Amino acid sequence: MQEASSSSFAGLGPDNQQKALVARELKRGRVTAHRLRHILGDDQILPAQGLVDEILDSFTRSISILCESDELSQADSKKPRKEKRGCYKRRKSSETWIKESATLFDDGHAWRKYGQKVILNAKHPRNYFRCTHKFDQGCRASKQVQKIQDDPPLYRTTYQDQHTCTHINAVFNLSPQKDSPIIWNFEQEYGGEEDKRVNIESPAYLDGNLFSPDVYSCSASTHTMDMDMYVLDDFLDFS
DNA sequence: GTTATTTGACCGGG
DNA sequence: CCCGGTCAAATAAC
Repeated sequence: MQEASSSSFAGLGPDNQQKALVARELKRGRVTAHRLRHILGDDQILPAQGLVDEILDSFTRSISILCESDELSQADSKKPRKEKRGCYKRRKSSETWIKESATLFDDGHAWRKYGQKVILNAKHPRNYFRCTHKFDQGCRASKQVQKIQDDPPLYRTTYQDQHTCTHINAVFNLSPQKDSPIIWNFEQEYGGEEDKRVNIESPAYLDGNLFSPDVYSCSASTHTMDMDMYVLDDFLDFS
């Protein structure tokens, strides 16, 4: 259900191949609408922004409807839906971009941590986050955060897929209690007794332009950019 | 009570 | 079979 990529249509009959084509076109429309949305900016003033949001929502809903019907027809055919833990479709390579920064920063989106892995030959574990609105709005955005250097500290955040959710509250910090302050707890397995969690109050909340536009011009590729505008001092205390 | 995080299990690509 | 990405039960936080 989470899978909207063409991979979920692989190996299906001609009927479903047509579905795959429709899905691909819908996704293309959604990506284009998303780019337009970011050209318009985050000011919440222009009526055009509301219209683009509606178009985005329409695309997202259409895609999920298409995928749901596909799932149902698959379930009907043969395979009993696996109910085992950890059963999932691995997403194909998708739009990905990397930010590196000396401090962890708040990008204005609501994230939910869903995993942490020790990575081979890496000193620090990788942390996995998905958009809070993955299920209520079908937003496929996710990110991985990993400390890649100790002295001076350096963090690498790998983003995957654009947000298709509306996140006005996150950007303008209007949420009563849920999204702010954000608390992340990294590497607690190395920790001792003391609580290492630190609150972040993000200055980026007040900055509507959280990302430079060129970030959104990339497609199905990976590139890096510097992160020096969002500074949060003494974010974490690693020992 | 609800919602978020932790953490070992599980899956699948290489 | 190994590694890394994801799931989901248990647990913590609210």
